[in-house]
Amino acid sequence: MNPFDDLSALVTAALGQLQAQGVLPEGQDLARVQVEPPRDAAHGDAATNAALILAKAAGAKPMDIAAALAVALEGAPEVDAAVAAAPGFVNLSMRRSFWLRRVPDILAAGALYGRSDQGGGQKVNVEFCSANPTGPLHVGHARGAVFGDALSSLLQHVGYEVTREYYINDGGAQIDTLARTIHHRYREALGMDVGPLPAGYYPLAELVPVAEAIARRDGDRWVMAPEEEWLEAFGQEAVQAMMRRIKGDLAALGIHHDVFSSERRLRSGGEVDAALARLDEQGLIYEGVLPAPKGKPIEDWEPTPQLLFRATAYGDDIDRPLKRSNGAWTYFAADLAYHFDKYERGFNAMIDVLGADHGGYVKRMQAGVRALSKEEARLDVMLCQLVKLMDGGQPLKMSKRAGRIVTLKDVVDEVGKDVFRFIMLTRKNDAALEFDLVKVKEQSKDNPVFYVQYAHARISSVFRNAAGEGIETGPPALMAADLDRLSDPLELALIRQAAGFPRIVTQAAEAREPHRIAFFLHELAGQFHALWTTGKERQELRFIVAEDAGLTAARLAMLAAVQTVLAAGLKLIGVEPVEEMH
RNA sequence: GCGCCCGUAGCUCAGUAGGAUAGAGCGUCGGAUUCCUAAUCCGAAGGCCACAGGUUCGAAUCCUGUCGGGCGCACCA
Repeated sequence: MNPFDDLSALVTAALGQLQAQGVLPEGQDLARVQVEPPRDAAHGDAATNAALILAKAAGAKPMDIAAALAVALEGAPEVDAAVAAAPGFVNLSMRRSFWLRRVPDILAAGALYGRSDQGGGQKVNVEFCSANPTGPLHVGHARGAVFGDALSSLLQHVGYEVTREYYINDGGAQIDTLARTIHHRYREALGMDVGPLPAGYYPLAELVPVAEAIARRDGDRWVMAPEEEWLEAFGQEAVQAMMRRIKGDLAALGIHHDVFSSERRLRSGGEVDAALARLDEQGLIYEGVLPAPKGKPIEDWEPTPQLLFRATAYGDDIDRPLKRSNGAWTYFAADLAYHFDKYERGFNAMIDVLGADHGGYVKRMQAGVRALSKEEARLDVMLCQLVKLMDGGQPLKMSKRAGRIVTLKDVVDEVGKDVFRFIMLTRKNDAALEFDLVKVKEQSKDNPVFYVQYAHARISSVFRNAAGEGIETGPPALMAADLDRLSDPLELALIRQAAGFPRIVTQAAEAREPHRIAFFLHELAGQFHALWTTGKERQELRFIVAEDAGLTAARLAMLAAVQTVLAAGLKLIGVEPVEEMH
C-alpha cells in the first residue's frame, strides 16, 4: 500500500545483488538505509542513502557503491532511471505506471487507506483530558483533548488496539469544597439568607440546579446536619453534574472516551494498598525525610518523616512522598494505583497526555510504572504546551475570580468543531500555541481547515457536474478507467502526493505527532487547487473533457482518489469533509 | 539553584527519526475570473535556522556551553 515500502524492497533487492556479486560484504546492517522522497523533486521520486551508510563497512568509496547500486536498480521493474549523485545518493525515477496504479489502490481502500498493522494489535491505553471535575472545560484542556483523540485515531489506523481513557480526579480535598459549595447553594435554595459565596468556593452555575434538586428531594434535613453526614454524598452529586457537563463539552468536539476511571473508587477500593504492596515487596518503599525543596522557600516547611517511594531507583531526581502528614494518600499514590490498574487490565503500553504544567510529574510516574510492572509496561507522556489565549492581539488572562473563563463550549459554539480541532493540530504538541479569539472568529475564512475542506468540496462539485452531463461516475466506471491517459506532470505530482499518505500516517503514528496529518492535508489540497486553476488557463487540463470520455474517466478516477485521501486524513483528525462550501 | 520544553522570514508556525539549493500561511508588492465554486491560483521581496564550540561524508536536526522565553521544583490536583 505504501509506495515507499515497494521502493525499499527494490533497494534491498538491489543491495542483495551487490552482495552476491561481491561488491558489498554479506551481513550488513541495513537498519539505517532509507528510501525517501527527495526534498527537491528534480532528484526524482525517491532517493536512498544506502551507499553512504554502507561505504565504511565495505571499505569502498560511497560514489563507487552508489554507481554500482544505480546499475543494479536500473534493471529493476518499473524503474525509469537510477543515477548516483554526490556524495553518494542514488536517485530513483519510476515509470508512470508505478504511480498510476496507486489510484485504484486508493479507491479500493477508501477510508481505510493508509491503514497498516505496524501496531500488531498491541493494546495501548491513551489517557487524555483528565480535567478536574470542578468546572467546565476551557480552551487549555481542549488542546490535550483534541491531541489525545487524534493520536488515538492515528494509532488505531496503524493497527493498535486503543482505549481512550479519562481519569476523574474525584478523590481530593477539592471535592470537599465542591460539596460545601453545594451545601451553601442548597441552603440558598431553601430561601435562607446565606450571604455571598465564601472565598474559595466554586461559583459554578451548574451547581445551583444540583442543590435545588436536593432541596426539593430532602427538604431541610441537611441544614443543621454535621458535615460528615452529607459531605461525601453532596460531593458525588456535584462530580456527576460536572462530568455530565464535561462529557457534553467533549461530545461537541466529537470526542468520546471508552473508559472513565474514578480516583475515589481506587482509593476506597483498596487498590492503593495493592499497588504499594507490590512496590514494598521490591523494597521500594521506606520511611524517610526529604531534603528541603530548593526553589521558593516554604514558610512552614519542617523536616518530617514520610512514607516514600524510591523513585530514584528508576531515574527520578528525588524519592516521592506517598502519604500526607494528615495520613491520607497523596495524589501520586492514587495515580500509582491507577497506572497499576491499567497494567493489570493488560496495557503494557500507556500514553498520558498532560499539560506542560505537569512536566515535573513525568519522571516519577514513569518510574512508578516501570517498578509496578517490573519493567514490562512502558509509560509515555506527551506534554501539550499551554494555550496562549489572545484577544485581538492582547494576551487574555483567565481568572476564575473575575469570571473571565473562556470555556471550550463558548469557543466551539462560535467557530465550530472543525475549525477548532484543526487549529489545535496546526502546532506541534510541545510548542506553545497562540489562540486568538478575535482572529479565529473574524478571519475564519483564512483558516487552513477551509482550504482543505474546499478542495474536498470542489471535487464533489466536479462529480456533480459530471453526473449532470450524463457521465458515469460510479466506482465501477472509475476503477475501469484507463489511467494511462494521465500524463501531465501536474497530474502525476498530485497522485504522488496522495499516494504519500500511508507513509505520513506511519511516521505520524511512530512520532506520535498527529499534526503531521493536518500539514499533509494542507499540502495535498494545495496541489489540487493549483491543478484546478491551471485548468482555467489551459483548457486541455480541465477535468471534464466533453469530447474525450476516456480522458475524463481517468481524471475523475484521479480526483476520486485525491478526495478519498482528503476524507481519510480529515477523519483521522476528526474533521468533517464537506460536499460544498456555503 | 536544579529539571523539562521552546528559540527558524515582519507575524504565526512546518521542516518528513542526520541528507542535496531551509518551506508554508498571514502580512507587503505585482498579476490571473466568458469557462468544473476566486473561501482559489501565479509571481516578487523577505533568513548568520538565538550564539559559540564539538561529533561526521553531511547538522536547523545529535552532544557541550552561553544567552533569551515558558513550565515545574515536600505533605495540591
